[in-house]
Amino acid sequence: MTPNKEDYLKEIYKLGGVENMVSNKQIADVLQIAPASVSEMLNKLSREGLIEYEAYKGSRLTEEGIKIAAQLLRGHRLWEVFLLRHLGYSWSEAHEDAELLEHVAPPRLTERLDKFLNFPAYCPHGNAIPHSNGQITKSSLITLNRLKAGKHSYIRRVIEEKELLDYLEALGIKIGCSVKVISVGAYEGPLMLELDGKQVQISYKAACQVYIDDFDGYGTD
Amino acid sequence: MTPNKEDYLKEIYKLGGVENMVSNKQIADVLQIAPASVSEMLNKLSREGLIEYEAYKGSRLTEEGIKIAAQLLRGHRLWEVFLLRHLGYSWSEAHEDAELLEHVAPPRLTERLDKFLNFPAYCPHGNAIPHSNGQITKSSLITLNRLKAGKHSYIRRVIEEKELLDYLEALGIKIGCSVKVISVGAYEGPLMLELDGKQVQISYKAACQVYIDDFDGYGTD
DNA sequence: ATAATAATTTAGGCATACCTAATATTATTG
DNA sequence: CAATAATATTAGGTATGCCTAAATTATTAT
Repeated sequence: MTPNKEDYLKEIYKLGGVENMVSNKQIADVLQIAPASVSEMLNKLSREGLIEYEAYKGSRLTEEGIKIAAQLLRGHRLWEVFLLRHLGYSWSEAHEDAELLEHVAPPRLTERLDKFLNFPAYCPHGNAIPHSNGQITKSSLITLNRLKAGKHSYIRRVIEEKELLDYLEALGIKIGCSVKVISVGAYEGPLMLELDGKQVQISYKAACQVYIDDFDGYGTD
Repeated sequence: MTPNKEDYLKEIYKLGGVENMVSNKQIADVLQIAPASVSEMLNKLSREGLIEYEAYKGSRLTEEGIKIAAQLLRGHRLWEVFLLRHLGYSWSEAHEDAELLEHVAPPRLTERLDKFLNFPAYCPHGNAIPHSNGQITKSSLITLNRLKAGKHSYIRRVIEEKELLDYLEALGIKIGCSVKVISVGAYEGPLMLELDGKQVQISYKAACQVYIDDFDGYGTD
């Protein structure tokens, strides 16, 4: 294993490669690597038994690949908890530095960190932390942009992307916050929210990357 | 910078490359790398202005090289403090995992970790932790094997080497312990010590890698 | 002082993981 | 159902950092 291969497995996992086929383009985009290099690496990972890969069809993780990816995500999210809780990191900083730490922390370190943190269930951005056996809690959330005006819910998860995190943190959005939609701008205009009592405006694009409880059963869509 | 180059700089530093010329063989031995590869890498580091290197003569760190090496040592030792103090690591485990963490922790992480740990002056093995400006506290200690029978001192530092650390920890040797030499075996035989009251036998080889206060002014030798 | 030994360098190779350019396959759409 | 666009692959090349074997330089000992 190398940090590079680990990144491939982790991204395939995040792109849904546990159940579905993931296209090379998706991987190339998210890892910022030339498509040709992706093909090459996928062949290696396939030979190592970490993914099922069929040329031109895409790839999906094997059991072994899932295990490794889940361990990485576990380390990443535990480090985020540590950095935020004990070192005073911001959302985006924690994500950045956890990206580095996840690749070097051996299992014993991850396990001891987990204990030190008192076995947190979620990372600071609201993602479930996989258990050491790879199991992960699934939740059915919807994106904030789908909440109708007048409706109410709670912030549960945000996508981990530097610019978004800085934007959301500046707005005062936190995991667990109560939100009520006051108004929705037309043509993907901004949403006006009541966030823990205070009024806040959020862009439509950002609202698409913030997840909330699905009280009204909108379901996946 | 890469982890590989960092290891070269760090080891040159530890081998005295701040003041003296360090031979390629020393580096090859400690890094477990073929001498030919060492020559090659030293040329690169020299071209990058991190060491002064003259073929067949050896190498010495430049100001820039010293700065990087000190930062690495700083990170290494701070991580050791964290791993021991908060995650329940043993001496040797802490050294091993700090070896990995030091290469990925960016400056902001090191600084915040330092603060979290309340600015420790020494690592758990008794090595001074360089300050963020690269400055380091020097102390004049002597090795335990040079303490005469009947004489008394305090444990201040131990060499960071896995097998030694496990051996010393099993004996109950800790930084700050009081030691009195009861008897010294002939022909580099074991020393009998009184360690914080308890009697303990330590091999001569190990005693050479344990540093104590120099109350009787034996000086460097 | 010269022979033997030790340390170092040069030369030629290998694996990883990336790249660009050219080619091939699959999907879309008029 | 072609033609075009999008996606993926192959071929050939680069840089890093390691290796072994052979040649060179330095040190030590007779």
